[in-house]
Amino acid sequence: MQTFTEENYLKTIYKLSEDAESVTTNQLAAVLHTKAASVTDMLKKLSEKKLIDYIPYYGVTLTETGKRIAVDVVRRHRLWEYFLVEKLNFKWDEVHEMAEELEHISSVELVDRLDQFMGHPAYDPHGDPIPDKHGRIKQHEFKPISQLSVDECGVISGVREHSPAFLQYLEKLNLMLGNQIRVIEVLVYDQSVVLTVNQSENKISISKEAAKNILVTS
Amino acid sequence: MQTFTEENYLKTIYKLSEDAESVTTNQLAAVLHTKAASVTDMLKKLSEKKLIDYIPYYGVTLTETGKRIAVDVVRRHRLWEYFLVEKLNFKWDEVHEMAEELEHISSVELVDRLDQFMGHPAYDPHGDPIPDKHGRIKQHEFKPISQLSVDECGVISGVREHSPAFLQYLEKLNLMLGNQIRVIEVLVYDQSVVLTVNQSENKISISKEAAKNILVTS
DNA sequence: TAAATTATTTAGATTAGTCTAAAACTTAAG
DNA sequence: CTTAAGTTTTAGACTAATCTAAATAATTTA
Ligand SMILES: [Mn+2]
Ligand SMILES: [Mn+2]
Ligand SMILES: [Mn+2]
Ligand SMILES: [Mn+2]
Repeated sequence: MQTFTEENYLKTIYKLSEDAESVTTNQLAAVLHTKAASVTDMLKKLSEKKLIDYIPYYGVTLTETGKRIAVDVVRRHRLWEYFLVEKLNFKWDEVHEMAEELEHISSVELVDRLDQFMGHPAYDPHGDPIPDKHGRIKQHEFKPISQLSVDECGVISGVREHSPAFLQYLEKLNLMLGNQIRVIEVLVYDQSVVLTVNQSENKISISKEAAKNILVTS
Repeated sequence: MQTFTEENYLKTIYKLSEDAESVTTNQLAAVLHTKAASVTDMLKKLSEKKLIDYIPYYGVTLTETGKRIAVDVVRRHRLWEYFLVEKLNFKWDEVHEMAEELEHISSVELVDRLDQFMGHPAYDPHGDPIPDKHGRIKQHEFKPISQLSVDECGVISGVREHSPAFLQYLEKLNLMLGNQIRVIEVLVYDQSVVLTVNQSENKISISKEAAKNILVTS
């Protein structure tokens, strides 16, 4: 059994591991809004419990056990987000903080029933895959809009940035999950992208940064 | 903002206050599965925060602020229990422990939406009233079966004991909420009660203790 | 009403998680 | 290869919640 805090560390190590081989103390301190010294203490503890492999000064990776726990936390987080949006009608920019609390509710049976109640959803409101009860994850082949060429189309299927501000911005531009976009032009000087949504004539322009953070499938 | 632990103390003081004017240190220690010394420490802290009126050696009562917080915790507990039974199809003896965790999820908006999603239920799966968002509580005029005379009828509307064992026992005898019972006989030597359920010819017998813990309305 | 019993509080420790400041280590530059 | 800069760990302290044992207050009993 893990504490609330241990689960948050494991989840964060898991997410940071997607970008890099191993995760550093400072990275964790930044994401978890804590100090490097506190992180070191926790890493020792998680290492004692065999949930991570920790080499002082060199970083940390999850053990199989640690990874399984992390994936379960992610599963709960995403299932609750789906619930909040689909059943309680919250908007996609409103659910993250609530899910940060709900993900630590421990009952396995509760999560399974919730999953069943909602018909075993495969993706959360931000397009992130929901691991199944065995920890298996279905991986999309996502591509950021920034990698599309002119005239290429794609269906918006995920986001790389989850801040309410960014999500609200997307909503305002009608860049919501499931909508089809077509790249009209990529400006040379700043790589901003001009595109249309759902065959509309209305052209919208988004920055290179935004284009990197919107994921499409073809 | 209160911690998980503070909320549990306030809720317990609130519940124990229904039976007695003021609540003692040992009562709290027993219900919260902790030691009297720990209770004293927490009472000092809650008193500092003006959530309780605490007279050392003489006991404790809730302030208006403390009571409001306690009622909100109770509201969340009962709403989640209702959700678990009505939406996720748990049985009434399975939901208490999960609700003990869920009741501490802090979002007010979440609870209000949940309430709305379920159509503002008035009673939880055990017949206990669910306070509304303003802290108002609709009070039944309940009566234990032990107070009925021979031939009197009543509709089962609540229970005074919430242990899974007791709830499962009631289920086995078909003594569920909403069912009508009629008292056939009260045995003189041990005050056990013989009764019928929903006009059935089948007579069942329950102990005096059980009869005290089943509440009916007429 | 004095003694015995019971209830409650105080004293002093412990554990989880956190912090600041200082020391130790790694890496990058010159 | 040595120094400077940046990163990480260690040392020591703090808070919240808990505990055991001892002291004290309240209540019951004789
Ligand atoms: Mn989220
Ligand atoms: Mn999400
Ligand atoms: Mn309950
Ligand atoms: Mn209940």
